[in-house]
Amino acid sequence: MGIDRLDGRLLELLAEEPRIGVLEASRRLGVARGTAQSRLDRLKSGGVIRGFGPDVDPAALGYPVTAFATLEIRQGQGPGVRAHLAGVPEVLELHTTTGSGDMLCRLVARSNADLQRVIDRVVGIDGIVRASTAIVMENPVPLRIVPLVRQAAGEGLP
Amino acid sequence: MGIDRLDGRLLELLAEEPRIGVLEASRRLGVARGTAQSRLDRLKSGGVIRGFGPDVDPAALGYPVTAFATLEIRQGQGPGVRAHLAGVPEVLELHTTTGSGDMLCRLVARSNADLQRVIDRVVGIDGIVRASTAIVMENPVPLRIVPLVRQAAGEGLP
DNA sequence: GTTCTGCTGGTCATGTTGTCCAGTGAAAAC
DNA sequence: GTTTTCACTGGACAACATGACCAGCAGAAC
Repeated sequence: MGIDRLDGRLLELLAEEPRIGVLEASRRLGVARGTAQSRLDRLKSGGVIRGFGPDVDPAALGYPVTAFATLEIRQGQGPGVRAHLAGVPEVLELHTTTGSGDMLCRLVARSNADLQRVIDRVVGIDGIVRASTAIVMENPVPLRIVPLVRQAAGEGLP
Repeated sequence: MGIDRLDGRLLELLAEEPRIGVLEASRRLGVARGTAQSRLDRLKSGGVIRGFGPDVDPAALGYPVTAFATLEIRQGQGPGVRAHLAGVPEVLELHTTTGSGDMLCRLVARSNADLQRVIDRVVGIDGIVRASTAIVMENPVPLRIVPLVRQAAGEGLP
């Protein structure tokens, strides 16, 4: 579904100050509350907004180390590996990607030493042929959506 | 900061049904509202909960293609490249990683064809020596936090 | 010209929030 | 062993936000 400038501004507002709620958002956007309400409903039912889950910081939970692991999978072992990785709490995210049947996963750990334990657990299944890990040092651009929303909303400008 | 089982269950509840609010959460947890309130305040001020931003689906915005690009950076060009990538809306996330001064970024695009445009824009700066891209096909484990929360909360069990 | 569609500005009952408070129990400090 | 400290309970309160309405109005589409 496409979004217009009003949707875009609403999303920006909610992204920057999630606490404000529909009423305050409508005030800031200069529209009636019903309008903001129906726009928000449309964004939710249209799947643009999946939800308002809490944004949890793994570092504050005691897992300050993040890493990305690229996994090479043996032919046909994909499903087993997926299930295995889904069972590891430190695997925050898993993608299958183009290339030689590869997967990319995001890991966290309590320390660099602990990362070894996590990796051992990750690769502790037969289907994985090879794993290469890159430890994250800095995160100059944390996961963000506003610039994309702005671009999506501003296409078809006058 | 550490979290105990009550914090953990509170986080789980909020992660699974963000709409419920403090009052309903306290009811389900079987504790007084004040308790849930103060736990939530502590989690927020302790940085465990960064916020409650809307979870926006890039696909629903018209960007169904996700890719990860590994970038090799020329010595000393890091800051310039960071700034360049921060200016590209389709770059949702950027990490600097161990390895030969590399970076890893998450990209989205309108189509596989459009991805070419995005990549051209990403690598359209001098500091990048080489880029290799992996297109995401499936996402068996979407970004998740509950299993980790459960583990963090359950350490020191009786 | 008529029909749609979306926005406005308004109402209403209901539920939630933030912020208090005094009382209680249990663990920690002395 | 006694005192202090702390977190939780259960209750209260005013202020506010929410979801659900509605009639009226404007511009766009037909």
